Amino acid sequence: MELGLSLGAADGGRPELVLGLGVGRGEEERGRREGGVVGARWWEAAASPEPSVRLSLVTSVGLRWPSENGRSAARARGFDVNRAPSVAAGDAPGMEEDEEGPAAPALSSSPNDSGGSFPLDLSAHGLRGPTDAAAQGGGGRSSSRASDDDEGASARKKLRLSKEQSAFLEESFKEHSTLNPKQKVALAKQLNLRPRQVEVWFQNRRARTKLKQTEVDCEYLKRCCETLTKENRRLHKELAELRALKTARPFYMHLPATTLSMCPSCERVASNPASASTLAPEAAATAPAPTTAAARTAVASPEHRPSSFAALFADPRSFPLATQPRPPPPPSNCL
DNA sequence: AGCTCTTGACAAGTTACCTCA
DNA sequence: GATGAGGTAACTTGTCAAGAG
Repeated sequence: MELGLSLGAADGGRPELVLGLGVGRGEEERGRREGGVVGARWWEAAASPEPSVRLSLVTSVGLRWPSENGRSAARARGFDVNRAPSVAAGDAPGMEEDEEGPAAPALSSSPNDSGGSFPLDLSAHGLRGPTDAAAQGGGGRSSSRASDDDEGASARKKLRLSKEQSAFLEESFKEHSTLNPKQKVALAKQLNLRPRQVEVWFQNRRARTKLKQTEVDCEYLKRCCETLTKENRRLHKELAELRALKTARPFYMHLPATTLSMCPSCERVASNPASASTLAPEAAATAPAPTTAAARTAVASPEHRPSSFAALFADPRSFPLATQPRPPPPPSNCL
């Protein structure tokens, strides 16, 4: 899914807002996979031609997109997930081997190592999760679809992760928002969790991040919209004043008839009546606006993206142009 | 090469459990 | 102690890509 909005055409300093919110996983996941590294960072996929959030403001409004909360350079710290953890290897009660098989030997080399280094070494703290007991009971799942074939009647138990586990996972998430299988298993061993639990935690964490980011984006776009609406109003006021000035003293009346190249009423260039591109910017601005929000968006955006952001602009105040009275029809002698 | 099927991973949405006021 | 809200672990479903046949 992709949401997009484009508002207004730039014309030499005119406000232009081009908003695109790529919510879909298409590009994101494609970028991740085509990178050949399972653990590639999703925010790197944002550099793809279809970023998850793209904003271009060519306006005097002076708004800037909030800076990315700078991904810190990979902090190399003493925990290589591709190496078997010193403590937990083999003695993690909840560990199943269906995810990786006998993982430890295979972990020593990492063909697709995406630089897996986790920040903390909780093994030094003798970390014991609160889930030990619960983890014993369940054989794990080998895939995310196998949720109903384990531990028979024992319904899902809500396991609260300890503070240390959460902090460790959080730090890991800062380094890699996605995990490759080896990282997952190593992390699970380190934390005495099942790999499935680590996987679920990362999925939920990504979802929370995205939700939070969406809220931030929405707030920001609302502010953009308000600011642009104000700016639009101001420009219209200015335009009305200029028009009033012009009708009071029509300068073209003093020009010879042969040099009169523009109809004073419709402002259409007489020599090329068929071309819409010959419309003066003001005339284009005062052209009848499409009635539906979707049509407005389609007109405004060359890419014709459907957009839920259109709702933000559904308020007629956001389309002052549409509320302008229709310009009088050109005189009959007008080309 | 093109097609179908399987598998694995993930996003999005939902459910259910736990904690706390 | 009961209760409702909020947080979140766990689950379900759908989609996509890669690989095998």
